[in-house]
Amino acid sequence: MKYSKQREIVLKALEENVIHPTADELYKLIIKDFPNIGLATVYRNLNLLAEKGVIKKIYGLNDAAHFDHNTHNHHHFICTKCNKIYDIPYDIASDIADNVWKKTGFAIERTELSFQGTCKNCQTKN
Amino acid sequence: MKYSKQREIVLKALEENVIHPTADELYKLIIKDFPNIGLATVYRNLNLLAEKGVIKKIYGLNDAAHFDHNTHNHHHFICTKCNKIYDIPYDIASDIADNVWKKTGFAIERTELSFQGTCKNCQTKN
DNA sequence: CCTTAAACTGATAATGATTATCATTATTAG
DNA sequence: CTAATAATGATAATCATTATCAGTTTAAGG
Repeated sequence: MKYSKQREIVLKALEENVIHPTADELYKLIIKDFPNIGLATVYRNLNLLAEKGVIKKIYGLNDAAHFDHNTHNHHHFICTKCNKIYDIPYDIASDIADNVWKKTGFAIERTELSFQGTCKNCQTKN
Repeated sequence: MKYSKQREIVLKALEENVIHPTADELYKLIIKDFPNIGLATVYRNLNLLAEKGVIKKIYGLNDAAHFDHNTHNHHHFICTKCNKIYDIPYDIASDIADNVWKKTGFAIERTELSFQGTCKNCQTKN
């Protein structure tokens, strides 16, 4: 991975953001200061940085992927109306829905807990 | 919601499937027996049935949405290589990653726990 | 058993997010 | 300074999904 000015810009823009922007949202913010950056570059660098573990890609609803500069263990609450993503502290995960309601006031309509990795089939195949 | 032959076909096809098919995968299975069904009809009915709680829509990776006829509380393991979705029993959720590894042999690379619903902003706006 | 409104269908166009392509430019090790 | 490699910006291509719309099916009331 070689240094690039654009990657630095993308990372900094994400770090300055409290919300969890999509690639396109971040692009629209960045072009205000750097009108020459390309949309594909923003996508490329966000995915690259997520691959390297510098940032985190959030797979929420199936519309657009969101990105998070906070790589520490924590959960997310996704509003099904406005699509905003809120942070949920990690230690809340024990009595899931009830606890979230009591501690945050978020009315949970759906809880998605999914694990991703390499299954046994694919582990042996490689 | 009115009865429709096509919806019955879609539901039955999903119920007969152990895998967690995408709309397109299910469509390709169904047209073998019912060549006249439309792709949009499969999408429509899967989303409608998921809305009504008859089946469950799985938001995993950000490619295509998967569907599950099992609406009981359980989790999923998504293989990042073959994209297959496996069931994980519900009572496993306490000591998340470690327990899954010990009980199933799945090597977890990413755990996604996300809650969806209506946030406070949107609750008051409506 | 009719009639009619509402729901549903299949075909296809449109949309929206993301990736692929490719000629050009920037970075970096020696 | 130079060559090899990675990165860029513009844009075309892809892929999943939704919107549209004219025609068909369903169901409830007379």
